[in-house]
Amino acid sequence: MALDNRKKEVLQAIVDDYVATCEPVGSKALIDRHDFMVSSATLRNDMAELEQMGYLEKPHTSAGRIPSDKGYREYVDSLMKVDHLSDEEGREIKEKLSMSFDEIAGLLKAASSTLADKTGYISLAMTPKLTSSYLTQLKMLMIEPGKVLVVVVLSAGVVKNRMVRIPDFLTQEQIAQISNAVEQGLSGLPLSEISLITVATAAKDNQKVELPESLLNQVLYEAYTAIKQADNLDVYMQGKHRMLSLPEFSDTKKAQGLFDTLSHDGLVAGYVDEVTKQDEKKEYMIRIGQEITLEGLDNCSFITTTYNVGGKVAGNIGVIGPKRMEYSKVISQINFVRMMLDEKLNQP
Amino acid sequence: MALDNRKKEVLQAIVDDYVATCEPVGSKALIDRHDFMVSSATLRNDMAELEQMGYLEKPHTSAGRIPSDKGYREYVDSLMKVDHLSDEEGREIKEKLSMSFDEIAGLLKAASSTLADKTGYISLAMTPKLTSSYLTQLKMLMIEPGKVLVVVVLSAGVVKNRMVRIPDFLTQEQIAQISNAVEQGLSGLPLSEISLITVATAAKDNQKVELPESLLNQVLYEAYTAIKQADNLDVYMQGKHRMLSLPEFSDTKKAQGLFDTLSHDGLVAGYVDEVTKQDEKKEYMIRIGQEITLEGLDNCSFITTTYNVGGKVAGNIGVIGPKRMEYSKVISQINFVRMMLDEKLNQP
DNA sequence: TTTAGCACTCTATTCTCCCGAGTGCTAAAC
DNA sequence: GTTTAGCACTCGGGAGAATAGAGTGCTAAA
Repeated sequence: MALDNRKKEVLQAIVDDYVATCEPVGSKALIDRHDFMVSSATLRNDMAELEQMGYLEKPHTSAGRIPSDKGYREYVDSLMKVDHLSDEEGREIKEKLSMSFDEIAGLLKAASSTLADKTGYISLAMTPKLTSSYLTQLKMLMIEPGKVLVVVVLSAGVVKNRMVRIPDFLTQEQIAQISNAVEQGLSGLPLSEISLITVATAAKDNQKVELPESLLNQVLYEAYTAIKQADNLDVYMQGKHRMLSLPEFSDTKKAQGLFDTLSHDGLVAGYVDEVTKQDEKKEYMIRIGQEITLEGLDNCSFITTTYNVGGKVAGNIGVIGPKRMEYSKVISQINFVRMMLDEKLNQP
Repeated sequence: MALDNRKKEVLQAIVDDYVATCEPVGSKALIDRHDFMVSSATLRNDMAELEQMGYLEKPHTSAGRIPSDKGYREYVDSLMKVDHLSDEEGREIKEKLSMSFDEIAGLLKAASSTLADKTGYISLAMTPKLTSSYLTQLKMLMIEPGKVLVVVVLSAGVVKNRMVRIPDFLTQEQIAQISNAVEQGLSGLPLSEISLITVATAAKDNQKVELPESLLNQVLYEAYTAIKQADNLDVYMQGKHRMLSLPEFSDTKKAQGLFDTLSHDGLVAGYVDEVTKQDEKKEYMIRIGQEITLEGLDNCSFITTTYNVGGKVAGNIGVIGPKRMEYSKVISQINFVRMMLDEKLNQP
């Protein structure tokens, strides 16, 4: 049984109203706020049918209706009109992002804070998935005798440093030679193919200075762990505190469940990854309420999208808010931020 | 009127009980849980006096007493015994910190997460105050034509990178020469004395390649902003979500006020700075309830301490918890973490 | 100075009652 | 067949009222 036109309008109106007020919507209120050319009784019949079909639910007998997960799903899939961002808002976002520098971490931080501010919900930004990226540079800078800073630059534009200790009689020149050798041998190689052995081979093939084997190995080991560590995903999340002012989280237990889960970056990152795989090729991914397999997020909706670096490697940005979210607004915002990121990260 | 011995014991017992239960403590309960050799009526008299002196307060007439800010203050200043960390716990903390590398950002992140885990409250770790630190290294690495990574290393061990754009016909060699020139000219100079002018002079004095003035200036400007940006304070804060499970924050409004303030890193950092100045030379600083001038923290206590880098530059770590905090435990934990940081940051 | 005894106070809980918004159903109207 | 008016019914939530119980402060005696 398909939805006829009026039922669609009714569902849409109920979602809109509920999003605005967070109160169950009754047939009377619906008539008052919208220009349906029928009576409340007719709407009641429609609402009863919508409920039977699973699009609406009742908190209790004598309350109005609220959208079910399925109702929201129908809404985002075919009812809502994604509006364009106002020029004003676009300009503001642009401005906030352009203040940030081009290093990817800084950009993501800025993107996350912009999204949190603009949507009023929780924002998320993750560094690109690095499995398919490769090493472009490896530098070792002697900070003081015995202390070396390893700077790893990956093709995705990710930069990581790690301070390591080495025997303190090694000179800057020796260190530089080793790192140059490793860089030459490894640059262009996918991270997944870099192992302690490839590092060692690279060094020994390209190296000119003579160093005792064990000493060399020690330095190489540090270089290797630095490279491996650059593989870690960074997750930027902001705006959590704003959820507390929403009525759906006025019960501390609910907020606690949400925050507990969100405090585990890895869980969230993993979930985003999963969703991205499922909805490959979509412009944006939406998960609503129970569809989200993370604990404590069953009152939330999760919108994510993918940005690209160099046309290949991709990371995600997203927004977590209440199910009762201003979907079309958030979608247009998140899309705009993604466009800006793509632009900045793929500048010639 | 000074506190006689029994009154001290009573106050101490009340703080202990209240910390444990978060329920107002009555004379009967006090007798039950502690070995006072007097009757409840006697304690009632003592409690009435303690209240008059401002150490205790009553939520309402027929409830027990809870410690006032002044009561907690007396408790931490002279009543509580700071217990030593168990070997077990010390070992655990050591282990968590030793897994982290030696770069200061990583260490602080680890310190903050350790403190949050161990105390169960909110932890805080801030990078060293950099005004008195100086530049030790400046490297510019060409990532691709037109894109250069500027790595700034400061004496406090702080490392920052910034990606900048330059005209894309400049070569790695030219860039390296410029950055070497700047580094030579500026290393050892306090950050506060570095300006666009000193950068330019340094470059021109030490530089060997010839470059058109305007081109050179463009590169120098980027180097300068990268150096200046390294000056930013980083704040690591963890464990906020745990506060929601405490009865004092079961009211969402309270939690909201707290989180709103904590979401402004700068505010918190500024306050820590202020407290540190006030209590200079103390091993740790405590601020209780209304003593804290940050909005929304009037139900909290704030314990901070100072770690050192190179005997001079100092940063802070701290814990924010409910007034009803296990002071002695937290103090011993925070002190231990500080010791570990000092040790790691000042290793020869 | 301490203690026992007791009247008093105040909160938190529970129960009941009642209002009103909203529903579903029926029967009539279109 | 669809829409509408009318009406009885349901249920949550708020307002009192009653009650229990923990704790106090005071008085008078030890």
